[in-house]
Amino acid sequence: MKMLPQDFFCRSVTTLAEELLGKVLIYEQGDQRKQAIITETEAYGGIDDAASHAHKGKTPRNWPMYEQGGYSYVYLIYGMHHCFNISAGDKGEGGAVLIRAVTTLPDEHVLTGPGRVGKFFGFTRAQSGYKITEQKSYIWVEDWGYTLENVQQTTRVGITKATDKMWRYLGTIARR
DNA sequence: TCGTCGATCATCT
DNA sequence: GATGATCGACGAG
Repeated sequence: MKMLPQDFFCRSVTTLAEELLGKVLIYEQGDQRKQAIITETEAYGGIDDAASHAHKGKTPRNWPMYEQGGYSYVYLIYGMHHCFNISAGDKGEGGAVLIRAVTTLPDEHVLTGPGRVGKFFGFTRAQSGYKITEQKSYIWVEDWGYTLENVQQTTRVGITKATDKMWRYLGTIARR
């Protein structure tokens, strides 16, 4: 059980999206600890990805996407859903991985959809811009040895632009 | 069972 | 002033 290091996140968004499957996302808030296995992700690129928030350049909202890998990026969508992302690549690239589905631990409750994931963890914009690779962080990712089977790569969901990119990754938990 | 639509607000034009 | 990386309710079939 170990916190994933900076290097893990400083790779291309597509590689990171695939590598995050089966990893455990942990959030500690006061005496509450929430953790879940990541089972579905989507990659969002930089300027050249029309579906990405980073498409129109760096703004006060999306700056974490332009940081080096390992920063949290949380935003509010449709006025009611908080979506959690982790930045990828090197500083200035502009890219992040959206967590679309998780399986909570230890009760193994399945949560599908970024809105429900954000709701479970209680994420808000206050959790955006966090460096999740530091020891003092309240949000981080660990490798507990879970692997996913039947991993599929499909087109992204819920977007209206660049719908042809096969940048969505999902699978089912195989073993620990 | 499936498709359509309303909710609701931060961000960008 | 329009819109969106969504979800859940509701009505039709």
